[in-house]
Amino acid sequence: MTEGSSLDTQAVDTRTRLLNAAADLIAAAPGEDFSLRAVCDAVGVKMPTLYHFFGSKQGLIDAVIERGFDMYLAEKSAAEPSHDPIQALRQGWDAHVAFGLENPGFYTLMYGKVRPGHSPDAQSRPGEMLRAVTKRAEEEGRLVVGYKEAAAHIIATNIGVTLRQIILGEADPDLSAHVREGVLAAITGTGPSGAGDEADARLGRAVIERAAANPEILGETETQLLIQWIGRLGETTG
Amino acid sequence: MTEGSSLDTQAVDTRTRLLNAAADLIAAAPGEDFSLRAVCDAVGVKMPTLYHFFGSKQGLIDAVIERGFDMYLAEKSAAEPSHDPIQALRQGWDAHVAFGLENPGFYTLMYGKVRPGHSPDAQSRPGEMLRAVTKRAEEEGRLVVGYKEAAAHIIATNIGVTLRQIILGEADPDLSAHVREGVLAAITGTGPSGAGDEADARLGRAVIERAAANPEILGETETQLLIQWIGRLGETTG
DNA sequence: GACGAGATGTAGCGTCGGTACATCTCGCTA
DNA sequence: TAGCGAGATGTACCGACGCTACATCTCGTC
Repeated sequence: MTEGSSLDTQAVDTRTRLLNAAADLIAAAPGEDFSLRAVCDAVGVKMPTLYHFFGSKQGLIDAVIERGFDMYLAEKSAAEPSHDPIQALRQGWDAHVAFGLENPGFYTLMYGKVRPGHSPDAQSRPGEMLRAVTKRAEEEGRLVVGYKEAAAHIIATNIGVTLRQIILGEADPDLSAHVREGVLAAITGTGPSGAGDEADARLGRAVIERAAANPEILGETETQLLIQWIGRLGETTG
Repeated sequence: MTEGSSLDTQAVDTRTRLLNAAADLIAAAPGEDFSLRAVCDAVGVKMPTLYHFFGSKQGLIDAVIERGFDMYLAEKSAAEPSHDPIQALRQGWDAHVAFGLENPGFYTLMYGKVRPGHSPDAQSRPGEMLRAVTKRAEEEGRLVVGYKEAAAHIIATNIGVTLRQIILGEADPDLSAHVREGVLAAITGTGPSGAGDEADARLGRAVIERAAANPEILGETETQLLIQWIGRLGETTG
């Protein structure tokens, strides 16, 4: 592979350049339509060439969307996910919002397009990744709803929060974080975090009492460790 | 009012018929674009007439959106709201989703259009109505967040859930209700209700969530162990 | 009965997405 | 090495689009 066949290189090149040009135009005017002729002009090629590679405008858009999801998943898998599934959901949420705010053009194509009954196929990829995480959470007994329901809950709200910020044209980290914690609380059955540290401390005491009353469940030393750890969790609360 | 002036009647008539035709076309193909010529043909009029009344395609769309919000608010104010503000929020949420599912064409124009930095002016009307309700809730001491934050939280998630159902092409009442209650719990600070063993199990979950969200307090391995142990405590509960 | 303003039609502009068809450029094979 | 075939690209065009300059028509008004 010192050179690569000139034919292939050229072919891929033109296609890629068209894709890049389309992506640039979309990124330059998020939410607006773009002209195929503008794409062709940017590459210095005529329309039949574009149609040769992409078949239709929708074909080009689909390719751009595919690339958008590639970028998204690349960013996402760059940071390795937490072992803890709920924490992983937290990271996934923030990564989703961040990607949307950084690439509103791509994002609105990927998630903002309203064509009832048909959402981009590529959406299924991150969707399945999400369901894999919620399934893990379910297997660890962290959910109070089915993992599919949890994933649907997360997707709807995560997209809603992201689109809202794009439409309003301003990032609102507090809104995102607040909704995120509300969602996680809803699917894990925990009360809203930050609602009351005292309440949480009391919850810890209930666990301690149960463990202390039944030391045979965990064993003596483990029970003591557990009590100790919960104490430390409580201390660093405020 | 036996006849009305022929001038006014005719003028309003043509304008209204154009508006109706546009609304019909939009409703017939939600999310799709529509042609001004099709609107004119449906009314039996030429394009300059349409431009005389609406100035531009966007002008016609804006008029349709305005009418959409009129329909929405009419439906909403038909059912008198509960005087309990939280219950009123619940009703408002369901009315919002119902309107979106019944009028996906209007709805996507009203809330699905992504043009960063500019959302339809008419959106401010229901937005202010919502803020009035959350403000009342705040005054009654029902909220754990500011009324504006609560309203923003509700808007983002309510739109998100509605658009999601429209895009997927299927109503999912459970999703809507679940998200709704999660949102209300988040802004009111109330935890999920429950009693008996389930409630106890949730106590453990609160500790788990705190530990998982702050793995640096105990360290990664200890956190995992803690989660595991609490799980075992829960299993032998009943 | 003439005037003026609003409503409507005629005809056309430039651009759009899309395509039939010819041409060009290669690698491959006889 | 000559020529074939397939992919890549250009030429020229189509119908439909949003939009508009301009003329015409229809009124109520004075």
